[in-house]
Amino acid sequence: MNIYDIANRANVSIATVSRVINDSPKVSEKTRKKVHDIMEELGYTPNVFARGLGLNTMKTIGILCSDPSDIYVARALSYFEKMLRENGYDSLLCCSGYDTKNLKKYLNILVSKSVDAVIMIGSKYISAKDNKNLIKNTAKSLPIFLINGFLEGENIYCSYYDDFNATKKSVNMLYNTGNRKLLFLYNSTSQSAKRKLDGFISGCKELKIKSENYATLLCEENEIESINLSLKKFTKEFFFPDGIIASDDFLAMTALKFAKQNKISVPDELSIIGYDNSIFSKMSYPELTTVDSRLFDLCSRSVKTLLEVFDGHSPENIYILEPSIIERDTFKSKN
Amino acid sequence: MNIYDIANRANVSIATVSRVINDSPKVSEKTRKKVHDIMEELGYTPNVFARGLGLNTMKTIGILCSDPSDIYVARALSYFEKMLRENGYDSLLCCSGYDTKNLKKYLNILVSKSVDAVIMIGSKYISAKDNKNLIKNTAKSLPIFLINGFLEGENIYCSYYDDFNATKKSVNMLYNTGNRKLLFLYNSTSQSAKRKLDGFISGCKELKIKSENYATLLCEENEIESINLSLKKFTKEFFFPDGIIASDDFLAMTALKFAKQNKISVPDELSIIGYDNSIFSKMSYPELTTVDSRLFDLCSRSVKTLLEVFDGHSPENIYILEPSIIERDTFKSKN
DNA sequence: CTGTTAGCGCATTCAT
DNA sequence: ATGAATGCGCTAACAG
Repeated sequence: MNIYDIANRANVSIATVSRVINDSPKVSEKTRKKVHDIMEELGYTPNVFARGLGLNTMKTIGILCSDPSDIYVARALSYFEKMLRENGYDSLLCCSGYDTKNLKKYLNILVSKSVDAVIMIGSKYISAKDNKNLIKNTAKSLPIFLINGFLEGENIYCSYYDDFNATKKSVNMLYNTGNRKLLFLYNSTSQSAKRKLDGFISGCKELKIKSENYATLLCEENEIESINLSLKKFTKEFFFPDGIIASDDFLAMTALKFAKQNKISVPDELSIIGYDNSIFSKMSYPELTTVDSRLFDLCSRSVKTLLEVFDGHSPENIYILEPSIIERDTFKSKN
Repeated sequence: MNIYDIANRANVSIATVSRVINDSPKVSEKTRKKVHDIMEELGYTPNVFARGLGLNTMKTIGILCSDPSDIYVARALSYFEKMLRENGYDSLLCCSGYDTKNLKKYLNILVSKSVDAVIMIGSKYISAKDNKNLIKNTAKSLPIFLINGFLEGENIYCSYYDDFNATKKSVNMLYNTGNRKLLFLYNSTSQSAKRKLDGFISGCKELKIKSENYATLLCEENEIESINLSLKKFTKEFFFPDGIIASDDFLAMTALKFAKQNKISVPDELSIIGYDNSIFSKMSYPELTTVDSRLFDLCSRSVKTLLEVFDGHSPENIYILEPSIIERDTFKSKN
């Protein structure tokens, strides 16, 4: 069934039917109703391909992410799909996995599908220089939205948190309440992780903490056993911290588990601060003190920007959010 | 740039270019190379809309789910996207939220986008009778794959676990090791939850457990505080269980937290068995004994079936998996 | 092996 | 306010 069938039944031309479909004002109320009724009766749906062919858009946004089973990505995905659909856009999902070398391949897939824009969740992609140029080039053909990543360029829109400052705040909070041996736990070399790392080091330096009393530990394999092993090794070779700052709640929770296994009481002997205010932070016992990364705000702001771009406006390219610390039960003053 | 431009530059007809694009064998090696080189040089990508218009397919699968921020859904989504892409299919994501009344709306969206098939993650949709007919009707225009749900019908393919049996096994395991006061904790009235519920009750009855010594508790609001409150109320009004079987790991973990808050030692005084073998089960301390619902197997089997359907074969409509219990640390014999 | 041509279903101009 | 005609870019049937 196509537009011709409807036109025949309604004794009008396909142009009129098309006008009805697209809510054109140049149709008499009477004709509009007649056509509408027949479309309803026959259960007619316009063919998206034909429409796409003419308009060269299918109102679809490509969402590029590493892996939706990561809870941070999953949450962002959930927000985006919902908000985009509310505005008439579909979401085409494209998962690259954790290897950032294939960015070109996945970006090409999305471009070749003629999506109207690409939203990239996660800052890991941007690290390599090749990828930076790749993104800039791709942005020539469609707008690109970076979630939690920074890259300057025409038609590129970024939004991210001030992770540097947030982590620095955490350091201060721990130090000012008497914690003296600090460990920063992180799991990737993404932009975001780097900002946190820098914030941690900068915070420690500003407080003039001696270098033997703070340390950073990279746990690249994001698995509980492997993280446990790293912690075991670290505490044996260096020191047992009384304050841990983690780059996400999963790490924080794993650290908490490690502490329990070693009969270290949290928060009495060890304070832990997570990051993201994810579901993990509320499931754990004791509940995690954590940085609220305001993911919803980040996503909704990005969608707003996207709609503005489509409306022909020129919104700001960069948007930075200020996170705040949520105090729960894994933090306690040692004073 | 279109197929004509390439044809001109290569001094061939558009038909030949089309053949090259589609890897037709009826092209001489020489011509193929010439055309390929020119496409490469000009960075030509075929227009998906035009192709879709002719073939009436865009090699896209619609994935319908409640909410990708649910970890079970997220994991399934991750598996599907990956396997589908490996076979040349894109994934169009469509999230309905937890209200199953809007199924029609979301199914319509997917159908109107001319997806090649719909994969429905979760059995919640199927409960209402209206929805059953809706699905059967929709299956007239494209194949539908039900993940963890059962519905008989032409062009409908289901795969799910034998939750009934798995839960029964859990009951037996608890009873046979001396646990005498059993509680089943569940959070929805989905098909899957019902199968578990039935398995629990059937297990208790077969063991001739007195009715005052087993109970079921529905926690509809899937939030920690609300579950805690339900547990508090239940234990006050009825009994404190020494064995809890939960319909998913989140509930199990919440029960564990509740026990800790009440100074009940797990597994000494209370055994807990979760469901799904999710990341939660390994994050918790002690780690959860849980039913492995073999989600990966379920998903990969479904994709296999999907590909068979597209190949014109007629695979079985129903596939049932047998789950197994993974013993970890929240279960201990009381003998 | 290669070229010609007829659709695929819709939006859109240009008439009327 | 409505209709006729054209083009969007590609695939496939047919002809050579």
